[in-house]
Amino acid sequence: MSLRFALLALLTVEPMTGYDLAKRFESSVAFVWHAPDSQIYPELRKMAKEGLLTAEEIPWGPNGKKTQYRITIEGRAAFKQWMNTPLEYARERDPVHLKAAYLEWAEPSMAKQHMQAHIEYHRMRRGQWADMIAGLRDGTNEMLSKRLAAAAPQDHRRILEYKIFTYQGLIARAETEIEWGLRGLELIDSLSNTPPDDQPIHTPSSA
Amino acid sequence: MSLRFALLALLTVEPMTGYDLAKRFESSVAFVWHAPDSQIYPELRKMAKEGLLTAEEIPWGPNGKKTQYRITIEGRAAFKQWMNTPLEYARERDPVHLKAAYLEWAEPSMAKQHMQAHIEYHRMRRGQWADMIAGLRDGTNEMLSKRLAAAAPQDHRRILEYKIFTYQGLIARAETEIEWGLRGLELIDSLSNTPPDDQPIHTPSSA
DNA sequence: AGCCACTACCTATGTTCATAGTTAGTTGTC
DNA sequence: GACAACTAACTATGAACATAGGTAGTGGCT
Repeated sequence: MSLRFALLALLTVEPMTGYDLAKRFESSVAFVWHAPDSQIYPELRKMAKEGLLTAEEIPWGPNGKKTQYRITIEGRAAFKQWMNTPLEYARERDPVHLKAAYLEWAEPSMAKQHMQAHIEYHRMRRGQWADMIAGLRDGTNEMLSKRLAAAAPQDHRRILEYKIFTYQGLIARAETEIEWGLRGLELIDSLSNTPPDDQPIHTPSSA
Repeated sequence: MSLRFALLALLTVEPMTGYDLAKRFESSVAFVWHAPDSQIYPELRKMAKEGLLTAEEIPWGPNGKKTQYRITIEGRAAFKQWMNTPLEYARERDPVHLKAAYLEWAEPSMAKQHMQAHIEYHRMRRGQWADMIAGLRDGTNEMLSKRLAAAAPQDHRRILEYKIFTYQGLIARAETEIEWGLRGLELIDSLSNTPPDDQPIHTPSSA
């Protein structure tokens, strides 16, 4: 249900083709939202039929053409309305923590590998998001520049700050995951290094 | 794909009916994994056909009967194998941060409501998970007691510690979200209280 | 005896999403 | 002019999941 609003969000900047949008969902916006083109094209047609977008065939080279989608006033209204609607939180479904809960079933070396992969994954994301913030701050981010150019000056600060705030939240989340992963590595070591015999249960007095 | 392993994880404790499993996915385990019964029953039949489980019809009252599923050796092997396989991380799809990035489109009062809801949601979860840890620690948790009773004594510590570790990670995550939400509230206030006129863009020197 | 909450199980429908293709035109280059 | 890389768009299939129903038996209470 959120895909269409992610599309609307991008189309508030400028009209785009399905291909343009798909590319953004693969690269720049990919670390916040992802969607394959096979989902995007049908959704755009549906949204055009509902009046949220207008589709315009524009020429492309001598024989080709492409469809550019432009957000309508109704589209903007729908986006605004979604922005003013509280979202219901999806039920939990978390493979990482499901696995972590039963780590006693994995080989200690494999358990450590899980944690290592978790740490690396979130370090990578933290880096990506830090780059995003840098791009927002130094004016390198194209989408932001275009968005600001089309917005009233008194809104510029809001627009920038909320985007930075979003990525800061994602960085904070990644850092929590990294710390948890590091604690996991220590735990696995402490549980496999010590001989199991003299490990009393539920008695924190020894150690 | 993970549903069957969540089911196997629960069935390593004791044989259960589909109804039992569905109940657990609605209550005790619900804050880590959720699945509706309409998904569970077909999956159990599929798993039985694949040899991961055996289905046993047991009487229930004078005329009734119920199907109890028991994990097989192959089922245990499959679970162990999954536990020793690195999991691939799903592509990002995060409605909360999608919304946060475009908060300039929402009324300030609504933006604050979003953040408030986020904070409350994660406070609730933090509480639930803290209760889970308490239950694990004081022996109140039935599933854990049964699991320990069926396990070798030298494994008891691992089994307990990994479960606590998992919930600690979820608590840490919730706390990060709460902090982010609180910072969001402050940000919204600071952006709507100050007059927009004397708010220069990209010049951190004034302030 | 009637009623209700619960246990147990099943089915149908629609959406979202991943995966993996296909077709066709464009642009640049060797 | 052959080729590759890219742009543009579409289709098919199946898994996962949400939602919303239905049927039937049980146990307990009044």
